[in-house]
Amino acid sequence: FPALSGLRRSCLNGGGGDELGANDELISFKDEGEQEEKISENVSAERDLDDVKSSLVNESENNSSSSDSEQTERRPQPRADLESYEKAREYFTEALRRQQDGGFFKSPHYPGYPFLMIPDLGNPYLSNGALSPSARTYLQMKWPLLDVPGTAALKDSRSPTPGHLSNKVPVVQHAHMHPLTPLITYSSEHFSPGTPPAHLSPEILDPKTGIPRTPHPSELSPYYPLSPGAMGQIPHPLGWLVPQQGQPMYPITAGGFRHPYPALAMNASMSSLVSSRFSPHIVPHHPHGLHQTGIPHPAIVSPAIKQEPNGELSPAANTKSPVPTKKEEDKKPHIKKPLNAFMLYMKEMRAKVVAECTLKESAAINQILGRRWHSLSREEQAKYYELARKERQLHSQLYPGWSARDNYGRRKKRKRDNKTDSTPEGERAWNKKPCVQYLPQEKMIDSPASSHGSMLDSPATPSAALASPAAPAPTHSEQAQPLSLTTKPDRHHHFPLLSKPSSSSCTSSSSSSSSQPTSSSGSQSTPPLLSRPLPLASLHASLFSPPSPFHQAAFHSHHALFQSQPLSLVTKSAD
DNA sequence: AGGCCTTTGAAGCTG
DNA sequence: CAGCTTCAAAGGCCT
Repeated sequence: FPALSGLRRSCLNGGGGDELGANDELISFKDEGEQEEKISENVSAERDLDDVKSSLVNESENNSSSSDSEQTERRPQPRADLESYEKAREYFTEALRRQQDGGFFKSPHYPGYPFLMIPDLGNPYLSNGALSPSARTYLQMKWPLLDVPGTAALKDSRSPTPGHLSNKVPVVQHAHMHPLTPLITYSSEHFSPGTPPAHLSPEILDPKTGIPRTPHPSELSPYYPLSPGAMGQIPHPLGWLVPQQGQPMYPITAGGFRHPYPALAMNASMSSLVSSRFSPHIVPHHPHGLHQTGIPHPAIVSPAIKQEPNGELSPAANTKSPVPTKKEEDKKPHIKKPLNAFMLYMKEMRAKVVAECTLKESAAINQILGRRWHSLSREEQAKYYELARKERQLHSQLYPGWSARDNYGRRKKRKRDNKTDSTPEGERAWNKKPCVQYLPQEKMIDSPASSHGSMLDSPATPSAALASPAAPAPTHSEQAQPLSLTTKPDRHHHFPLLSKPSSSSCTSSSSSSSSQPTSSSGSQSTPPLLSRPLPLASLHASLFSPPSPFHQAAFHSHHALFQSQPLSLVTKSAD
């Protein structure tokens, strides 16, 4: 998996390279027969990373990023994606800086990334590390005209990996857009839920000719089909989101796919982009879960995949599909729930974590993500809460009649129902893995990030009040942790950073963690640092370092947070 | 092939 | 209203 390897390489580079034994790691993982080349590029990327770091440190404006971006553009494309990944981070940082300086979008355009401004500025839609399909969905939704593959993609469209995608996204981000802008832009102010897109059109415009055509099945990736490289560069007109430019996003996405900018033509993938996660109004109109274009909507899961176990429909569902027959039920589109803040965060960060550690299991990754989530500063979390809030808003607008209940029972009966059992499911699960002694130990330890709400509490009040009025301000702080403890005994939210080990690294993490009696009451401001910071820990810190200085707390916590993962890396490498 | 696992949060359900 | 359940994403693992 070249791409994966690349990501790993990227991560390793991000960690600081030699000092972290990156090369060793790299070599140990490499098997594509292009090690030298990679190493060579490694150096280059390393330099880029240095730039990133320096940019983090140096608040002053510099053109290095620009030049770098240009450099990136000129470099051989095969690895451009990976490099761009770092670039994205760099620009991300840059953008953040600007934002913090109050001139978020004042900065001049970047030559290398004409439209790039905030690749992953806490924007769930912009997965800097990698853009998951779902993430792309968001992007698609937020930026209908966005051609995910972007410039680099055109040259390297073969790589479907998240890492590949990640750097494409930023390219289309408008320089003047706030990370939340997309959502904000789509607020009801500009969007008339009840306004049926009069321009609805079943056909898809050929990207090149602009001529309506029938989407080819191959283009109709069930989820977030990528533009097949040939998509070409789409001049992203500034202000395309601006209502006066013609059409607000939703109407555009409202299944019509007829874009105000025909010249920008959309192919199937583009349509998908436009369609976004939440296909507007198509529910009532397209009970089959397909757009008029026949494109399965990301937010609408084919009933063939998901269907009522017993074929029953909820009342709400019935409202959408009046008198649904068995067949219709099967075809009934599955409108997914809007993502919550954490889900948004996960989407954005998953790729990073995956690239960072050897673990690939989502369960393990999610554990890390969960811990990281807790380690986020209130500001960071607030952004996601805000996004989630907007997301729900959007969803409700798109699917006025939709209810979460509609999706109830769609899944097979879940196993983890009875946690009150003497042997909680969670424990049962853990028993699968040889992680003995872990839980007891870690339970005696407190984590800096968890802080019993110190960290979490903060996002609750201030963040919510700050960025997300509708955010679970009251609940987040006091419920997230405590509630989890009470209602989820088998979980360890109480010790986010030291919680359950991820499959392969539990033992090591356990020992290392235990030596780190972090004070629970430790405020988010100064979580205890690891007494014995591991090189790889710093690697993580480097890779996952928060985009802004004020995330120092989270930054530090990351050291501890990822201690387990690095170890797993080491172990694997040693083997 | 499809469910499980794992995370947090939102929403629905239940008593 | 409190507490519990379900689902959202993801992908390796397991049956």
